[in-house]
Amino acid sequence: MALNASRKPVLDGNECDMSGWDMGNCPVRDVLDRIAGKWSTLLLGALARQPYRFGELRRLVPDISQRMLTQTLRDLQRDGYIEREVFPTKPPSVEYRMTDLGRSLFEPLSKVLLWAEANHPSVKAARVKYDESELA
Amino acid sequence: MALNASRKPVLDGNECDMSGWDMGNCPVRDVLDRIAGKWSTLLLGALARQPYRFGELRRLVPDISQRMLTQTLRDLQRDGYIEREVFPTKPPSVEYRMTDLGRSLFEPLSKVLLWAEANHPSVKAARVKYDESELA
DNA sequence: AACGTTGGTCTCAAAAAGAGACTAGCACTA
DNA sequence: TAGTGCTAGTCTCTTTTTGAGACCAACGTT
Repeated sequence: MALNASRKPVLDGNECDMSGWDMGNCPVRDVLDRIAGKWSTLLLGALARQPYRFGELRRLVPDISQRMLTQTLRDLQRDGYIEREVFPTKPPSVEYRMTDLGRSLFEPLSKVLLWAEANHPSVKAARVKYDESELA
Repeated sequence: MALNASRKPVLDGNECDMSGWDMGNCPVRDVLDRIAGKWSTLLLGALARQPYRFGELRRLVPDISQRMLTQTLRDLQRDGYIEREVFPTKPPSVEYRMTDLGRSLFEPLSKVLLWAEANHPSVKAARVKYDESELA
């Protein structure tokens, strides 16, 4: 069992300890599994800017299927991040807007999005390097 | 086309603007689609604490299949967040540890994890409320 | 009368994920 | 010496998730 002893903690401890988390059944997973989807963050990012209607979102995110758009919006609504309002126009229109809870979530989440934007080159470079070494 | 005029921006603008993002093909999606998986954040959270070996990670995250553990670790390695080292022990052992890029990502990401932990009750409450209203 | 627009649902095919058997080489044990 | 377990995976099969696209009803426009 005695492995190599180079097991110094990566974080300082004041950052985010996370020890004592039951990986198998923890609240973090319960929350994160919902917003971890391919489309969730994208839709949250859009609705963080302003409210949008169903069709507008579909045009805004061109390669999402109506099926997944409906489903993701419902999931986000169920978890309380967005709310849905129907307007009795001639063909009824539906508007989605962010809730306070959603805005509260998007505050830290947007930091990750900004990180992704800033560090995209590093990630791409890492991929190239990995693929080259695998090619051998 | 003239929709309801209640379109005030949700964020102040100094927070995270995100306008001008091409939703269809943007670097943010390219990066995020990889770490958005069900297991990625979990493994990053574990490896942020300390290096782990394959079997240790499997025991740490009890309900991940070996198949997905292998695959997720390789994806994280390919994007440069973790690195893999093989030790020539009798049965060869493999250690995974976080890179500087991974630590850099985990800094904002951990904030989201902390948010999830803190706001789990609100999310659960929202779900109950939604399910009750749907039941009607 | 034909067509577009609204926000979806339904069905079927494709992709992804989960479950579990299987591998090889060495150590320990009976 | 044969049996068992450990290592880090891979392979196959089944189930779940996702994607593509047709379809809906009512109204407005052409």
